[in-house]
Amino acid sequence: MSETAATFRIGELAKKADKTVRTIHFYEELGLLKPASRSPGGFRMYTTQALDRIHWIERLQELGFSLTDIKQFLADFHAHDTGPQSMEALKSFYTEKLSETQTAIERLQTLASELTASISYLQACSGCVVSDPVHACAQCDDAQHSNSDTPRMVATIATRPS
Amino acid sequence: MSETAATFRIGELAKKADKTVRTIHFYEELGLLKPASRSPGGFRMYTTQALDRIHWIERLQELGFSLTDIKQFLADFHAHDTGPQSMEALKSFYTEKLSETQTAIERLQTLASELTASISYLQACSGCVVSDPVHACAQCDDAQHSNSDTPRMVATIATRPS
DNA sequence: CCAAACCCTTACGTAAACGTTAGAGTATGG
DNA sequence: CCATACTCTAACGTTTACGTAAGGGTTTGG
Repeated sequence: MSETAATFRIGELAKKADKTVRTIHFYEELGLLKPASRSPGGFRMYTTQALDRIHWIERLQELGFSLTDIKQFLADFHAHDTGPQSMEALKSFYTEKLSETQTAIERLQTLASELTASISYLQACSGCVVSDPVHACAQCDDAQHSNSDTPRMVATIATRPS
Repeated sequence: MSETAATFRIGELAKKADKTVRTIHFYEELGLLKPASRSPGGFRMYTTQALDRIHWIERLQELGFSLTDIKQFLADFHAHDTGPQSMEALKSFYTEKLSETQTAIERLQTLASELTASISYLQACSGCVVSDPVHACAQCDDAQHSNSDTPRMVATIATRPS
């Protein structure tokens, strides 16, 4: 039932994974990925599992893990000697990141709304034809900027010199 | 109406901004922040505007800007000679980041739901008392893992060796 | 058998955002 | 006036995630 897995060399793996050869070497240096075997001549040979592993690493990186974090986790994972224990490790690893991810999302949402507010405030500046030549828009007539007060992200930068 | 602004030295600014002195020096090297003046002896003197500036920088960093991005923006901002033009620059700067931020949020949300799925899948592993000692949980009876298929983020790692 | 095209290991280089001395001057309470 | 605490400039160190040679072997098409 199990096909003799096709193996390929690092260049092909790199292409499939859209990484450089150097990156794959580097992952191996960190202990994140090992070739399934070596060719007689010493070439690294991989199966599609390596590809999965790389995708997994990518995901974790997107979640904000450093490669060293990942290395650390793999060590922990293999330190246990029963499947359930390892799975428990994986679960708590993910659980922690999940909460971090959620607070990251909230933070970004806050920032996004600050940006939105700033942008709509600045919208009024387009029509703000001040004769005063240099950097004067921060003091546009309040009439133009009907909305109450200047968003922090605008006020700060508009503040005179650096 | 305008009080003669109180000034303070770099150590105090650092404390107020919760940054190190070195960081503030560094921002100055990059042209992101200049002291309002110097003491007779050569000490940098700041006003609260510097504090605002630092907070602004912090926000932009949280949005994923590099300090060099910020430096670049400040250059652009001051390159224009009318207020409205500068404000326009600020607006497009923010507008671009807003869309990046929104896609970042979506990406994180996707990842978060993958994590959630993985975690709930792994939940079942706790009760998965396999006698096979090492790393066996990936092959738990499907009975235990009632949900359809294994989340990618579990399947990959559970896959035999590294 | 030969030349491309790949791959190997070793090792130094890079960018970002500061950290960390080092040696010397400045500010301030007593 | 003096001891401390701060600050100055200059410059090298640090971490992360690779990039970029250098000087070789290895595979493979012809």
